[in-house]
Amino acid sequence: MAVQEKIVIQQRCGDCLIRHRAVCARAEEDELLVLEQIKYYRSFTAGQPVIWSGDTMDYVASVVTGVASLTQTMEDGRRQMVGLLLPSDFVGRPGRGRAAYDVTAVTDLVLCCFRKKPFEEMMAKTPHVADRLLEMTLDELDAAREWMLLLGRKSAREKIASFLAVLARRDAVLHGTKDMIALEIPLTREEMADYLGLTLETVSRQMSALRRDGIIVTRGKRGVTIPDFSALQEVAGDDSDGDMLS
Amino acid sequence: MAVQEKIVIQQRCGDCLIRHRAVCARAEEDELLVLEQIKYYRSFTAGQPVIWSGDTMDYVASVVTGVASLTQTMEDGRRQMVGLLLPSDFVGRPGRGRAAYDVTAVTDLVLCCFRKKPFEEMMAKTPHVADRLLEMTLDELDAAREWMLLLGRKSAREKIASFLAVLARRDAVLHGTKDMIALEIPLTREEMADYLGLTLETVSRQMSALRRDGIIVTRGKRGVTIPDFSALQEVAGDDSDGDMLS
DNA sequence: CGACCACTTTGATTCAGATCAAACAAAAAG
DNA sequence: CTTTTTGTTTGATCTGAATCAAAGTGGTCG
Repeated sequence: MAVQEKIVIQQRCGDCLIRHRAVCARAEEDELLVLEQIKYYRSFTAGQPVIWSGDTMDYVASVVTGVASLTQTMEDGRRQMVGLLLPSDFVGRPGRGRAAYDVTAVTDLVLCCFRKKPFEEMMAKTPHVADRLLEMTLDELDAAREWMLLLGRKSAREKIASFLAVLARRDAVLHGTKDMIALEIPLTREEMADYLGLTLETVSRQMSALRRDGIIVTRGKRGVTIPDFSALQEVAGDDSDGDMLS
Repeated sequence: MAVQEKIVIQQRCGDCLIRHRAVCARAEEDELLVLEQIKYYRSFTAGQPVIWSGDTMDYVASVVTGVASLTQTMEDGRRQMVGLLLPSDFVGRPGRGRAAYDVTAVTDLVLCCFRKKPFEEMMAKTPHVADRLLEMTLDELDAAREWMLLLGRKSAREKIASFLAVLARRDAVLHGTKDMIALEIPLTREEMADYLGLTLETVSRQMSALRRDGIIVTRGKRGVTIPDFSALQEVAGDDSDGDMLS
């Protein structure tokens, strides 16, 4: 199957779905005009590589739709996913010419790419983009550290429950209600294993165990319903009160 | 033994040891004058807590001398260190009122603290501090992701070797030479275990095994000499060529 | 100097998750 | 409609690190 990458043109940043969450969230009208000049869309089909670690990268980007993964690979093939990129998340690092990780389209994916040079010039001239990027990077750092606790100290069962809780929390923001959350896992069992520091067999077994215990209900391979979110949190070993740090 | 915290006064940022690496690295003379107005030093003795997760924090800080740890703790007591803070590293998050992690003085420690409110005002007014903070945060994020690979996929032996290689690389920068690196581990076996996602017994066993295999030579509990750095890297499972990403 | 305390090492055993292996399910290809 | 292919589940066994337990080391303080 020939995997075809498409270049899509879109002009109006003002109507963009991720306008208020992405790196451009705080850009003024005149800054948006500059961004519109230097941006272009790229689409990828599920499974397609976006870039390999070490490749030169002459753009940075925002995820518009779909999910991408950041993965590190050791010489002998062991893999660890170090980030899941969702709509509005940022790809690449200003001031660096090469990719530090493998980036892969996990689902069909659309990126809003900015040519690196002019993007960096804009960052130097006005603070709004750099400010937002700092905020997003600090959030990513917190997420990475939460994941370090998961990888270093949680059991397989807790890891799976934590992962599902993260997905559920995100979907709850989108759908409002807190009970009877239904979601679609965007990853295969193998990708979940790479994210959670497990093998795919262990992931499968623990999913089955959570189903047996009534913590989750499954529909097909990817559909999951959570009848009681607090029960899931309990299994995840999370600090019960998921209070916001302001 | 009464643990005494001292407040030390120092005025001249220009002479500061970490002047060129810390968050103030790119501050202009006039910005330094502002920082001098809002800063104060605090000293901690080894083992003393700096702040607990959830506590209100009305300052941010740079590590001047010594080593501090960032640690996450689960209700049942499982602990994961999520960062080691060395001189010039930054503590706290602008725009957030509460600490997200336990911060502890691992060795005797001196912090250069900035009152949060005026620090944030300075960040809003001039770009140099915010720019440097973004750069440092991106570096921290890369380090966190390297650690995710270690925690998720490396064996106990590889974890220990990787940890020693990180320490050695840092000391090599300070001491120049690349062979016959001698270093002092700033952590106890238990703290190493918390950092590496292991138990203290496993840390001890693997240290003994590396000594038996001639990869390291130990002096007392904390002294380590590395006769052949590339052999250590081999054991660490690191990508052989530790090339810099520019 | 000797007792105590904090930390480290080593040994014996257990167990959670990895590995090896085989079916099973559903979608895509022929 | 059958055959592949790709992903998933389940079973049997193995193993690396955790756990439980006991000495060993060295520094500090009375």
